[in-house]
Amino acid sequence: MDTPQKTVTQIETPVSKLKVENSPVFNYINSLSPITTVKSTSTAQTFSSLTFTSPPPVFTTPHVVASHKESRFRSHSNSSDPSKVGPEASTLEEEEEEEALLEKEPSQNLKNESVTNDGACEDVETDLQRMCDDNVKRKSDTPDWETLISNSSDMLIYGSPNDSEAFRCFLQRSSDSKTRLCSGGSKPALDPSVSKSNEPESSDALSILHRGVRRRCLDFEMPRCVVPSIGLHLNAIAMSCKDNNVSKQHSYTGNVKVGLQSSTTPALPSNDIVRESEAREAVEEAPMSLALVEVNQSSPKKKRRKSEQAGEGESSCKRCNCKKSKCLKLYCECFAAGVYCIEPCSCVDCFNKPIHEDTVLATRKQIESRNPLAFAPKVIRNSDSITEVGEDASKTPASARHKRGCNCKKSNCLKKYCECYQSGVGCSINCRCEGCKNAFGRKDGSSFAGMDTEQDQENETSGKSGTAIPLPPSTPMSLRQPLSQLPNSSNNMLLSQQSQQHLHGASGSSLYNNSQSSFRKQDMSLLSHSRIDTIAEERAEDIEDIENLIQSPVTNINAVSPNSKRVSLPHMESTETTPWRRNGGRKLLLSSIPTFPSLTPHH
DNA sequence: GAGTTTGAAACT
DNA sequence: CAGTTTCAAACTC
Repeated sequence: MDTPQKTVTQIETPVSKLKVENSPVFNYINSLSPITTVKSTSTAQTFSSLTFTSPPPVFTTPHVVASHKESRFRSHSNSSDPSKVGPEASTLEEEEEEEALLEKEPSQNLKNESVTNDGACEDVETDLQRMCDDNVKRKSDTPDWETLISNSSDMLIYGSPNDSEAFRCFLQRSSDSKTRLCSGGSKPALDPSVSKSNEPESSDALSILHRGVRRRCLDFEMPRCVVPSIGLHLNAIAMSCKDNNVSKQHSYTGNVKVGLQSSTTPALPSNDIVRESEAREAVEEAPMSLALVEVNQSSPKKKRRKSEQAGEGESSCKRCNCKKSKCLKLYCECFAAGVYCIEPCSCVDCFNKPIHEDTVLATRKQIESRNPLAFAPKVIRNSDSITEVGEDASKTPASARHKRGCNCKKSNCLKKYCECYQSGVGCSINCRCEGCKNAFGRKDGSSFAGMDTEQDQENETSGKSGTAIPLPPSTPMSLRQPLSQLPNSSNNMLLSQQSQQHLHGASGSSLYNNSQSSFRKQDMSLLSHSRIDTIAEERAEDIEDIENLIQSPVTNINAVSPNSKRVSLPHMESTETTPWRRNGGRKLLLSSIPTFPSLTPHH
């Protein structure tokens, strides 16, 4: 992974060729301002990368707004420098137009998003990534992870009820990462007066800020930094996506925090679960304090149903109802998700609480000793799915697969009993299911064949009373969204555009599932998260091992899937053959990884 | 809301 | 590794 320092080196090399820029003063300024630096870098190169990279299918989705927003930033990035040369100049006019639009659009776009209800998670990822990029490019500014975490509050903005203000706020911060005009923490957008007071007085000023953002989004040929939300914490991100369906205005705050806090930290402390819990409580409390108070007053089932009906699924509002497991086994959804049980849970004799931290951690260790990936996300999503399967991608979450596969006997993988179905992914060769009719993709791969199979599924499922089987998400966008949020029968149709990380991701994903998030580090984290509680010193070794695993030829077994359509390798001939892209396909191998000895902690 | 079904997790 | 039991979620009535 490219460290910020590395980036600095790359960037500054061409800069130093210029006379003026050799001066100490310039260098100093340069070191302070990533904007200036980037501006002077090999823009032509950057541009070529941007220009000739074919837009992913995502642009065809209804969520084009967000994508376009980003692409616009890219465009701006290139043209922000007056000294630009070549093709960049051609975009000047466009830039002017877009800039004008940009000044008006944020709220509008966000409004659209809130209406379509499908892009929120995507946006979070996109923004997250953008911030990651920013973070990388910001190099010496704040090269620590804390910055990224703090930046997460920026993302929250997009889910705030005050989107336009928030957007501006974000821009402000982007333009000046040091002064942090909107350093109001995680809820800058909630207080319009605050952001207004910091807001530039004219749209010109705002425009300048926009430029700041653009500049910092320049180097797209660089491997994008790891997008957080991995492993356990995929859940968090995925949650955020789901929560989004319900109450977008407040769900980001905590959820994103969870995802970032945990996954952006290279080495999680042993008591990470505590933080998760705190974050989670923040997630839970914020909404409740706002509006959802009634949740606490309902029965568990009601709660669950309510949340499901609201489209949350196994969201941050995940509540268990354990009676005998003490919430210390994987039966417990909370425990399995790596979070503490909280008040809304209806568990009995619950030990999955901060006061029993030791017990929880010990149990986790024990479980992990049995299965190192016990707490890893069950569904592995290939973030390359957007581009890798081309047209097929528009029909199914092709690359996402359940890690271990299901073992369904009677449900035909058509009910949420089936983990694959529940996660919104098709069954795979790993599944031992019988009579698989998974609407997201059958074990034999038949459901990916095309129309007739879809019709087939429709016929098969439509006859069943009470169980509305959703067709596989129909847009590529869904590939990027957490499919784990399974379509409830009540809102199946709405799901066609929703869902991510995904996860990818938890996500998971989540988050995680963004096509540009597949940096190897992510894979590493994905794997290593299963042992988050292991000693810190082991971590480095573990990660190394895992990295080796990932690099090992054995990992290519993911390409051996009988269903080549589903588990296709990344397009190596693609113009984007950056490492992070290649790694996208590796995620698929998780299913085989547990058998590798190197995953066991070194004792 | 109670009862049943289901399949993952845990156990032997 | 296979078979069985336990468990809690999903589902049905």
